[in-house]
Amino acid sequence: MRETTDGSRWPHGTTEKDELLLLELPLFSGLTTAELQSLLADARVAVAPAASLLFLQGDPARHFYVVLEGWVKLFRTTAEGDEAIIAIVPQGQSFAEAAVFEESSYPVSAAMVDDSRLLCIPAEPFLDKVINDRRMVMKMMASMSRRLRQLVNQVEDLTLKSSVERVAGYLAELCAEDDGAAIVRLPLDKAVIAKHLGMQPETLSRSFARLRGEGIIAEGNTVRISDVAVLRRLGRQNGDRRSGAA
Amino acid sequence: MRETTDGSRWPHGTTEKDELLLLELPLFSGLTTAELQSLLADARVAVAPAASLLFLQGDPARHFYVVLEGWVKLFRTTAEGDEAIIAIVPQGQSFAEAAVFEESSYPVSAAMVDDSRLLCIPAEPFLDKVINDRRMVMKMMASMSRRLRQLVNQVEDLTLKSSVERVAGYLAELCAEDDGAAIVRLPLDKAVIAKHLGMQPETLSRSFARLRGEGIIAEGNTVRISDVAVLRRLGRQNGDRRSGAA
DNA sequence: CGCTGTCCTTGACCTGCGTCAAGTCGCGGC
DNA sequence: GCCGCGACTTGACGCAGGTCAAGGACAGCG
Repeated sequence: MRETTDGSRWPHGTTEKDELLLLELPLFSGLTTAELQSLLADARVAVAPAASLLFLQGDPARHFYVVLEGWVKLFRTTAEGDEAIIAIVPQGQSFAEAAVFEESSYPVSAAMVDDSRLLCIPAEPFLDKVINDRRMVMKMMASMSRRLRQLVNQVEDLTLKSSVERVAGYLAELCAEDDGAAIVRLPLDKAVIAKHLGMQPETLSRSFARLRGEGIIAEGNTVRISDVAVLRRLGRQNGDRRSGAA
Repeated sequence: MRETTDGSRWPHGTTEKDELLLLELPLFSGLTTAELQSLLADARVAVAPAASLLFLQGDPARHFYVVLEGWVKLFRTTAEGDEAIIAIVPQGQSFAEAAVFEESSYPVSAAMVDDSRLLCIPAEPFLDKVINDRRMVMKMMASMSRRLRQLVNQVEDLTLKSSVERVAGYLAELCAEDDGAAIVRLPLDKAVIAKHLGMQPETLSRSFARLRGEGIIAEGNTVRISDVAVLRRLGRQNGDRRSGAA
């Protein structure tokens, strides 16, 4: 579709913005344009409407993905239709690398939360190229480590924190500031956020209501916070020692 | 302490049983005795009494470990003293490889559940040796993948299953049989199992009480199960599609 | 303009699980 | 033997959060 200035080989359908995004992806950072292009030689861009399924838990892991635009949720569902959202992947992050590396099947299902564009990278040619490249292998391990820590946090939150505390923690993550006032835009529907935090939409609503007393006011999908420090205190309520890094 | 028959270099304090265990560890399987010995040149055996601390969340990750004997719990605690057990590591498994690889700090604390013996492997020399060895790097990634899946399961269980269902699932894991009668020995104190399943000891007790109606009878730390199939059905109650592999 | 649908909030109710407080049982020490 | 202690169970009670149902706000669309 688009021709790059150096007249070469980005996957069909990528925009200039995509290319910048890819070069800054933790998994790919430090690679030259040429290296990355060769790594992605077999990749292609997929456009997917909101709510469409990407893969199901148990499917053989033949691709991994980078979110170029939109949001993807990784989840499990019960026979009764309840769902546990394991992660919500934002623009500029990759997912399912671990499954691909394992050459096994996806441990979760994946669906679009928004209309999205994904870079879809076939497992085999990618692994063949990567497996002999120390830098790339290290990056894959780093990426898996990050996911591990995320999941550990999630387990801790689910076992030790109340719903209000989890909401506070989530909001705190969303704002860069450490204290003072702030305004945050919720990037997702409240129903999705609720499931992501392991609660029902009604409970999220009530949590927001209770936070109102603390100077945290949600109107639509913008949240005005009179003091971020208060938020962080609430989110740490059940004193996790989570540092910036952990 | 012990001299190996080939007159060589197992870490000080290992027994013959330990050596067999190490050679069969997923992380080390496929290595020759000589290769493994060189890999573990800097390792040493540590003996630790029940309840002793190994490291705290946030400590710099300078070692990783193999459980030679006993059980180790990985956990987080709140300021109020509540604890979330992230994992319980049995004999013959390694832990904290990911933290070591990252050259960062431990994301959880670790303590002995029983009197234990650990193989304690210093990060740096190990990484130096491993990092150029494709096989070893692959094994480390495989090991991290396994942990990832475990944690995903844990998140799912915590959000979707009731306490009785989690207990049933835990018991089901403990018995090898797929159906028919079975007798299981609980390897841990009930208080520890409870925390591991994200509940209070009282709730575990009551869960056992409710399972009694299903032909599952706990007396002390042995559990008699009249039909394992029943157990598995209960554990899957909220229909997770978890296959044997996932 | 009202119709309909989606998203969100609120209320009323119920229940699962945590909490607190007694027990009971078994075990080691003396 | 008796005592004390730690592990476990049981009961009573309260509350957080799930469930069900009824709206309100808002957008798209006739």
